[in-house]
Amino acid sequence: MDSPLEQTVTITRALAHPARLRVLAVLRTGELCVCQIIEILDLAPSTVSAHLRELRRAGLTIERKQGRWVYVALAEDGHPSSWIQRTFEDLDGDDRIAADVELATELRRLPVEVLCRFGLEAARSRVPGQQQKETHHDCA
Amino acid sequence: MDSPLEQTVTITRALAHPARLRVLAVLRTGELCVCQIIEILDLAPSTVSAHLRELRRAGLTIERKQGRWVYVALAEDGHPSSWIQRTFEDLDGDDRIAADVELATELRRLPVEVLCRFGLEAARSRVPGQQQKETHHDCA
DNA sequence: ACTATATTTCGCGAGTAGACGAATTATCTT
DNA sequence: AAGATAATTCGTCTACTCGCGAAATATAGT
Repeated sequence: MDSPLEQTVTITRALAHPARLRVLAVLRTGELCVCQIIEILDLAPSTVSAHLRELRRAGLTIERKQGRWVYVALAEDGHPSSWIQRTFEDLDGDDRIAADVELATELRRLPVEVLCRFGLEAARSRVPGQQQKETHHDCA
Repeated sequence: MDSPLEQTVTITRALAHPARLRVLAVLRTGELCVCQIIEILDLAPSTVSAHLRELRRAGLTIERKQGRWVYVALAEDGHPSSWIQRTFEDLDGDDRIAADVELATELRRLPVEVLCRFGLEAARSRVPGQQQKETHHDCA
C-alpha cells in the first residue's frame, strides 16, 4: 500500500521519541501489560496509549488482549524487527534504559492486579519480600 | 554529551522525513552540491538548507565548502553510517527514490554553474547532448 | 444487572516542525 | 571596490505532536 519511502518514514517517526524507544527497550526482555508500561514511563494512561498506538501502527509491536489487560510485545518478524535490532545496538549502555529494564524486572514479580489498581508503591508494600503468595493473575 | 537515548532520538528524527531520506538516498551515489539537491527536491532553498542542517546535526552527512558551493556527502564512519545502511535496505525499489537517483545522475553531467544560476531547464538546453565543453567548474 | 477497573478515545492547550519569502552572509568575478 | 550569486538565517504562518483530564468502551467479579 505505502511506498517504501512512506513506510520508512512511518517506522523512523515511530522510533523518534524517547518514550517509545524506552518502551521497545523494555519489551526486549518480554511482553508487558499496558499498566506496567504506564508505571515505567510515569506518564498519563492516555499518553501511553497514544505512544503504543503509534508503535503498533508502525508494525514495531503487537498486542494481545487477555481479559481486562492488554499485553504488548515486540514484533518478531517483518522488516520492522531489523530496525528494532539496530535500535538496541545504540540503546545498550544508556542509564535511563538500564533503570527502566530493572524496574520492569521488578514489576514482573508483582501481581498485575495489585499494580494496576494501587500503583507501584502499594504493590511493593504488599509484596515486600519479592515473593507473592496469593496471586490470582500472572503477568505473563 | 548526549546519552545514547538522546542520540538515537536525534538520528531517528533526522531520518523521519521523506525529503531527508531522499537526500540520503541520492547521496549514496556520491556527493552533490546544495543547488543540485534543491533541484532534486524541488523545495525552497531555505527549506532544503534546514533539512541539510538537521542531517548534519545528526551526524548523517558531512559538508565541505568549495568556493561558492557547498558539497554534501554521506558520513562514512561513526554509528550514524550503519543507520544509513539500514535505511537504504528499505528504500531500494522505491519509485520516487529511483527517479531522484536518475535525476541526480543527469545533474552531475551538467555544469553546476549553469544549473545553479539558470535552473534545470536552462541547463538542459545549454548542454543538450550530455556533453559539456566550456565548463569552468567541475561538480566533484 | 450492577459495580469496579483497564484501556482507549476525545478535546484541549502548549510547543515544535516544516513550508515559504525576505534579509543576511560569504565568496567569486569584474 | 562593486556587483552578482550560492547558501544560510530570520520571521511568519499553518499544521501537527505530545502532554493532560474527562468521557467512553470493554471486560471481570459480585
